[in-house]
Amino acid sequence: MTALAVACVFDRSLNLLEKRSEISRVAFPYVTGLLAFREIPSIFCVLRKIKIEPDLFLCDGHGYCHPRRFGIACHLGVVLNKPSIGCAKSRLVGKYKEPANKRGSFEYIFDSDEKIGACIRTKVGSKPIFVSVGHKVTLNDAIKVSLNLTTKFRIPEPLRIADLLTKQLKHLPF
DNA sequence: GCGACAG
DNA sequence: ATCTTGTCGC
Repeated sequence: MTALAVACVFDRSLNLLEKRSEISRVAFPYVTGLLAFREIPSIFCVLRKIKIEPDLFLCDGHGYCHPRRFGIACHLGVVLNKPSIGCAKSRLVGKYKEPANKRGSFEYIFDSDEKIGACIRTKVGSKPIFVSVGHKVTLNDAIKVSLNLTTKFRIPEPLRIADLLTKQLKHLPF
């Protein structure tokens, strides 16, 4: 099986500085809670093509908000020894109150009594996103960064653009 | 035993 | 994640 991975580099004003893609082989199956085993290899293949050195990585998937407290965003951050944030589109674990239907409102996510992440309303009328610590960043900073990187859509621009590029490249000859 | 379950 | 019909809102 093969996979198409995309990585985009943006500056703090959301200007796209660099975009890369790479096709690689995938061996591990998708197993809930073990997403990193399946996707980290492909992510590395595309990241090694990036020329600009990012100071923060936004990852599509959970970070600390994980059954073992070590989602793919933590995994990526630790291996790169760089700050990282987990940003998922749906819940994996934990309980939370539905955030108010206002952009920027959020509620923390708890597992037992431990605060493991935040459920954030990035857009009025849309489902919230799930943000958590990846590596070398606090939860509150992760929340601020996620909101700063979100403009007119539910998903933070870096992840949204990268995902769009993924779909465009797939439907092309090559 | 039953339901839940990132991408 | 992927597939797929219908629907809602700008």
